Amino acid sequence: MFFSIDANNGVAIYDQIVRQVKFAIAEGSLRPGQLLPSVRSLSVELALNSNTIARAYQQLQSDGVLELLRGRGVAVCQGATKVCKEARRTLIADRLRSVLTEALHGGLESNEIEELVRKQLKQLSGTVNTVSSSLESQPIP
Amino acid sequence: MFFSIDANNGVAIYDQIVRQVKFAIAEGSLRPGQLLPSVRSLSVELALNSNTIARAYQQLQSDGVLELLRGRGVAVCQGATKVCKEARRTLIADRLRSVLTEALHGGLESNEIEELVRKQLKQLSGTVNTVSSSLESQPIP
Amino acid sequence: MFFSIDANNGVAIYDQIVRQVKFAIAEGSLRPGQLLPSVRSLSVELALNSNTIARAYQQLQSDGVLELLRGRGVAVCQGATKVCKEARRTLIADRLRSVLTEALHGGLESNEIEELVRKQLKQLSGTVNTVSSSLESQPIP
Amino acid sequence: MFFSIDANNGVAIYDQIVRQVKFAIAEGSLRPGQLLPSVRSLSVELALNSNTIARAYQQLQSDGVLELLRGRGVAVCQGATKVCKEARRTLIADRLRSVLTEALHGGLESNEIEELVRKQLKQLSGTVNTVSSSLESQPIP
DNA sequence: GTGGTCTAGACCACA
DNA sequence: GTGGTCTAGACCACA
Repeated sequence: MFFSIDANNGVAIYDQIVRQVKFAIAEGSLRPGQLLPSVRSLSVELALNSNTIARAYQQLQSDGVLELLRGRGVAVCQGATKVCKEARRTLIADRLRSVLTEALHGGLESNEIEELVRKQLKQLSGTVNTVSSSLESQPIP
Repeated sequence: MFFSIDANNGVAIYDQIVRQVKFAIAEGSLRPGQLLPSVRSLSVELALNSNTIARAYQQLQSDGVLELLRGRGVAVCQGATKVCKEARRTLIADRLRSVLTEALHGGLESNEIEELVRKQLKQLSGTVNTVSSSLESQPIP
Repeated sequence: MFFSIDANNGVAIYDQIVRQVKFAIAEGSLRPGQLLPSVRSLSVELALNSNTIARAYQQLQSDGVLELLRGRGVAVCQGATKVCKEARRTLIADRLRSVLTEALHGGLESNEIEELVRKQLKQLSGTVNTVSSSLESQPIP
Repeated sequence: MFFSIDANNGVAIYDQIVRQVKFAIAEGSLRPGQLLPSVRSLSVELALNSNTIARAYQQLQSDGVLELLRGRGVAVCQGATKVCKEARRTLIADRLRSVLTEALHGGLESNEIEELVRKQLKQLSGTVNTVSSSLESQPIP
């Protein structure tokens, strides 16, 4: 499954969905015009309340990334890919900066931190599922 | 000042205090036996409600890092230095893993991420205040 | 085309249709006995789901403005012209009152509001298509 | 009481609150730094669910009009007065344009409409309570 | 006490 | 079927 939600990582669930949708658009696994999974189906798939999904979709609409097709669902806007590519870098950079600041402040050396990053990236690149699944089955309307 | 609190980085404020106390102990800028600032004085210094400070100190006690010296305040436990050195790496590594996972999941390449980390570390090492202050003025009782 | 639907003006689409049919009757561009476009054709013309059109026609029937001619379609009732002339003023006045109330409540002065109305009427009178089209092509049966 | 909510006027309740808060700031009856009524107290006063109030306050935060004072409530931002004065005109003008368009489209003459506006303004100016009440009792923190 | 988030469940307009 | 709004009620962090 495409979304991976962690209820206890300090990021609100609806915001994790917002971020991951933007990432999927940035990656190109969600393309302009494409319909997102319906609020109801995604709420079942992720075992979340549908209000939580609806809130994420609404945020994405007000961010100009999704548009409402009345009665049909919610689709990726034209031009969203570029917007999301830029947003992705900022979203990641902000969280990264926060962790790195804490690490330096906590007395770790830049070398140690870089080493830790390299080690983790190596471990994780094997693990991370870089291909979407549930989204690829969505037809372009 | 030693503590640096960011209300919007996703980590609860009381937890930021918990983490930063552990880091200070790991670094040696807080040593076993040393008294921490009183709940009251720290709440003033950080402009936070004293409940928030008290909650952090309580967490640190239940983590076996601080002990209550009745009538005198709260002090670093014997053996806390070793515990905190180990904890520090884990605390940082866990947050780091969360961000790196999101970045990889979001479609950024390992190269890009490492580059971003290097750039940010360079920027931040100039900024981060690696010397504690308020804590060094605490006498060892 | 006669109908002009705005999905985002706070009035439900089916209600916009109800209102605009009444206006057309009040104006005389739709006369007693005249058949309305079929649900199907109007839904195509307005790019709306036929349920939406059907709901509007049903409302108009229960308002005593349209009547069902079985097998032939839906036609303007006898006496509807007078009814709609009276209804038109009320329908407009009610929406107008709502906006003016909000404006006064919001602290705008009567002068400012009148000025705004004059300016907008001037702009709009050039724009608004006061001639019906799709409806005039309907023969009186 | 300051807020006047109409559940059936086509504008969502949370949006009516958003608009009326902006109007109050534009008018100067809510000033920068001033605390708004708490979510809970306003939900009681207006007999609405607290989520509805919270949603409005959140919208106002993301509009840059209110700011969160953690644990204390939500206050008017510095600079909000100017922003809201501009917003007010646009918010009213948009609704007004929609009604005037409908009126012209419905076959009313500009003269008739202006006359109707004058008559309603006259009626309403007597009625509308231009002085806030519940808000004036809020202390500036 | 304050607001933020989430769940469960209802009703609505629209397709 | 689709999303939007609202209610009732819970738990959390913070003051």
